[in-house]
Amino acid sequence: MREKTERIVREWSDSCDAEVSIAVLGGAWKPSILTLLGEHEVLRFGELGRLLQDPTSRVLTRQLRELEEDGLITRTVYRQVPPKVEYRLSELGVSATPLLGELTRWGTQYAEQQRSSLNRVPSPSE
Amino acid sequence: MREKTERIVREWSDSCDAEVSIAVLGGAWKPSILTLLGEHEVLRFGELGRLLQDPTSRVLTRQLRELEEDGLITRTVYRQVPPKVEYRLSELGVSATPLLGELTRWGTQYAEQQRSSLNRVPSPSE
DNA sequence: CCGGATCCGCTGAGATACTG
DNA sequence: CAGTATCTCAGCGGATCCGG
Repeated sequence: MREKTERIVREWSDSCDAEVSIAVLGGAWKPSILTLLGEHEVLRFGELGRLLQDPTSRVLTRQLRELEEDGLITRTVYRQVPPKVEYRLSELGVSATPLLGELTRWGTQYAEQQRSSLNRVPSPSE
Repeated sequence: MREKTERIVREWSDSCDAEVSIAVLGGAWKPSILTLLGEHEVLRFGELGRLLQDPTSRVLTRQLRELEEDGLITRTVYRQVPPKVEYRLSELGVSATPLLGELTRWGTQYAEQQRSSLNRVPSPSE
């Protein structure tokens, strides 16, 4: 578990475990990574990079390491030349897929509603 | 809508609306604020501060303003001395409560699992 | 191919002090 | 009571370059 995650897990023993979820799932590319791994079962580092439209490898590596530390994904290294590394969801990662679905659903609905209200004439009071 | 939220809503038109949800719900105290407002219907600034165990008023104000800008809560000001300001969930805020419930549920489960695995003897490989 | 090392700007959270 | 005004400080995301 990452130090950041651990800190949050310890401090918020009650009352706001939602912050735990956000600490683990929040972060650049993380929801996308988990969603893609849920769809493809297994992906290599380069495949993930392409599917995500090329984050810098530095950043992608960090996110993958954090997800691994937090126990959501597994990393399999094949010691060969050229190297080959596979990522897939762990059991814990699989357990998060329904939640990711809910996050996506609500986010989509929110975005649509906000977009449509942008097109309406602002009320006189604002 | 906050500029940050708007940026995310525009950029991720497809494929990762989960980031939208996290952008809106993530942030210090926000899940707690929304949960409390869901339970109490209406709360004043000071009441919120006490229930949250005293974040600095600077921080609490910022979070409330952001939630308001993103359309999740409403702010009612009574022009009187001493001042009185009430916060409650908007319709959009109410629509997020099931999601918050899911976040809390998964977070709780995750925290418990991680805590119990901390107590187990680490495997020889680590 | 899959990274590690280094540097860097920005935002978010908090401490502290003050106010209509 | 319900904030605002300043300041600080850490950490994240990203760019760039290097390496087994």
